Amino acid sequence: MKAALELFARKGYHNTKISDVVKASGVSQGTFYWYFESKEQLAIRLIDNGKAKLTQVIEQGYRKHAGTVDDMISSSARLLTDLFEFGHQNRDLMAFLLIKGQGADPTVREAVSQTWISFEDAFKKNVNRAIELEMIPKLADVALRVNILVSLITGVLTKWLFGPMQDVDYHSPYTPSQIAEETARFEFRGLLG
Amino acid sequence: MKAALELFARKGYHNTKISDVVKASGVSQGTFYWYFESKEQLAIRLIDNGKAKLTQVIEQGYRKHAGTVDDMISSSARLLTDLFEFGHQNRDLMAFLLIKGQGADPTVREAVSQTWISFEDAFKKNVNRAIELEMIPKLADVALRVNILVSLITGVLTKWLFGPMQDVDYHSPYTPSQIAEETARFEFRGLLG
Amino acid sequence: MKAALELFARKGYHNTKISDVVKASGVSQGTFYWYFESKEQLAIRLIDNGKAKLTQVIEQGYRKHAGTVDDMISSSARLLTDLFEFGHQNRDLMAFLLIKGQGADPTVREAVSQTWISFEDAFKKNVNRAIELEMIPKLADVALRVNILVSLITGVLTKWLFGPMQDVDYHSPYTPSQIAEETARFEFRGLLG
Amino acid sequence: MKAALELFARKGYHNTKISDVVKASGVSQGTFYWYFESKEQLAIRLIDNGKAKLTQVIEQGYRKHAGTVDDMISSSARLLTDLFEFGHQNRDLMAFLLIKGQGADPTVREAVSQTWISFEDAFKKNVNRAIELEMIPKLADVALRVNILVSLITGVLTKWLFGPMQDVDYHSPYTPSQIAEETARFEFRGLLG
DNA sequence: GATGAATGAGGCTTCATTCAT
DNA sequence: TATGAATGAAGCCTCATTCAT
Repeated sequence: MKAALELFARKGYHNTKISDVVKASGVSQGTFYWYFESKEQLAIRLIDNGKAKLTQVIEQGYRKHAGTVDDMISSSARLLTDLFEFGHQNRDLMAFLLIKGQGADPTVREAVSQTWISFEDAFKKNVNRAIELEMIPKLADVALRVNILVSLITGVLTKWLFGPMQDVDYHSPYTPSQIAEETARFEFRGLLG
Repeated sequence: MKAALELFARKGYHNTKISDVVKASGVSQGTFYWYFESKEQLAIRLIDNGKAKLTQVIEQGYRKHAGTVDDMISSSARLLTDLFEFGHQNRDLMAFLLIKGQGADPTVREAVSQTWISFEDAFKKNVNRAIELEMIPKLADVALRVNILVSLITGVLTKWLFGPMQDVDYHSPYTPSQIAEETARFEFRGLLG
Repeated sequence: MKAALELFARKGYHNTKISDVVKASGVSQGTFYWYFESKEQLAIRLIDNGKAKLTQVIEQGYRKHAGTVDDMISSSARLLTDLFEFGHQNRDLMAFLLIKGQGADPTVREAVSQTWISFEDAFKKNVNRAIELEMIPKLADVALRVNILVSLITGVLTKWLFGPMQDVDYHSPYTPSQIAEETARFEFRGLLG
Repeated sequence: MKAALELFARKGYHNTKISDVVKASGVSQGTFYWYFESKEQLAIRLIDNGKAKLTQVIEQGYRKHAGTVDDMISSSARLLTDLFEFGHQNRDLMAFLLIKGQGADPTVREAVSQTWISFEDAFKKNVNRAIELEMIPKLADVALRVNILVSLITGVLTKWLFGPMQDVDYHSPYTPSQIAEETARFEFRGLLG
């Protein structure tokens, strides 16, 4: 599993052969098919697994950090720090979800897309809750703002994790909290519009 | 090879067979290999072609719209409008560059990455010029800000063009100028941050 | 192994996986190989089993029904009725022996062929006995007549049991005795020829 | 094609590998897939081809031999002679249709069954025409009689062509016309009932 | 220049059989 | 005896590329 995810992340779905996966896992080709019904299902399990963990980060982050209006920016920054740290701990997963997944077959692509839809939904909940708590003002078009917000976040996350060359081994000079703070500034001001 | 680009955009690099390409182009398999030395080279030509046009948009936009400090936001918005409109006119190109390209082989992926590096460079020039002209204040870390800015822009562009399911046929309810203005608000305040 | 025979009958030898067989039998894969040394041997045991029962029908039928010349047709019809009833009670066996068995591997095919050779021998004995008893006249070429006779019987049996589409679940509109009588008419007149 | 049919006839569908077929045909594996979309389609083309030729024999035979009542038996015998000669000239086809075809996959099996349904239909037409011409009396149950008749004919054909061991290389001691005459005797008397 | 038939390496998957427990 | 995970040989098929015409 771990090995497979790393291969997908580095070489992409189509350039990862089942023979690569089993070699990296130290089992035989036949054994692979005892645990996974197909290459496609392997990818989907990997994705669904990751989706659960990723969504959890957003939701946990939210529950932990809800507070007064004054805490807003730092609260946002903390959530983003969590997210960026999660991304850093799960580079292979993020590389597959953010970059390589869309090169796969339709079923796999759909699973990737659904992951990001869940991600956006989780964020939308956060923003709506903040509005209810009057931490940020009522917005004319929440969906659009959240849309842009999530675009900003995934965009930054991708660049921070993988750099300009989309390299899985890239290491950004910025720490998670640095990038999170900087991003939160964009976010907060942008959200307040 | 419009047809090839469309196929790459819709089905991805590996799921596009050169037999599909020649069928869509109305030539024979043999003829294809007279014009292109390989599938890989076809993709790279397509990408390099697109890179030139894309960079031109940023540079033209910049030259056209530089002006007084007051014009800053609307100037930004106009550049983004140009960019979004270009993206809309060249959906297949953008789908390949933003989404599907990273699923291809290393050489092709590198060409895609280089495109976005050029894109970011062009933006960096714009921001530096704005600083020189004192349209925006000196920034502590231009590279980081521009990085985030470009992340924001490509993120929004992708979502606006292809929606949550990364669908080439998606059509956003927002016009280019609407989304550009909204994005510019994020951008400007973030940059000034 | 009722279950195995049913699978062989329905899906054929090669389309029956031993994993199917063990699933249908409620044992584990390993257990199967404790009882049977191979898939091939399973099939052969099934066939040999069936051969014994099938031959018995012919011989019993013969012994039971030998009688005076006047009884000849009805005696034949009774034997055929027995045979058709046996076939009906053992559809899976007959499907494997008559239809699916020849799609298997050489060793299995040979076992099937031997079954029908035994079958024909048993019939030949019947006819010779009838000649000895002067129930039917001396024939110029007993072997040929019996050959045709057996062809007729297996042909009718197959069609009656499995219909035009060779469907294991086919159910003929004719009763065993109806078809037996009709066949005996062909047989008797043909034999007397 | 020829080579493939021979392999199917001798080894059966599942024991004939595409690699065997291409070896026997002197082309590469890839070339096979230029001409046939799959192994299954190859078999089906072979079968449909054979069906056309086989049906033609019955229909030609019929047209050629229709005549007065007195010619009935010899007319039947001539048709059967044609059929047996055709079978002898096309042993591989007949082996696949009569014996090995039912060991294949469902789609292929269905094609085989359809062939014999066509065959029986062609015979039914012959019998009905003979009744119209008053060459044979009106029968109580034409379908049943024809059913038995066809069972008889395919049964004899199979045995004559391939012998007791279902061996493609078997050679019967009887000539086509000998076996045809003998069978016609069964047939005619049986039909007249 | 153009065609389309031919190639062959290599991928995914199946499944009878084995083996450690 | 019984289990079920593990194996690996081998099969079908794909597809980028080449080549004779």
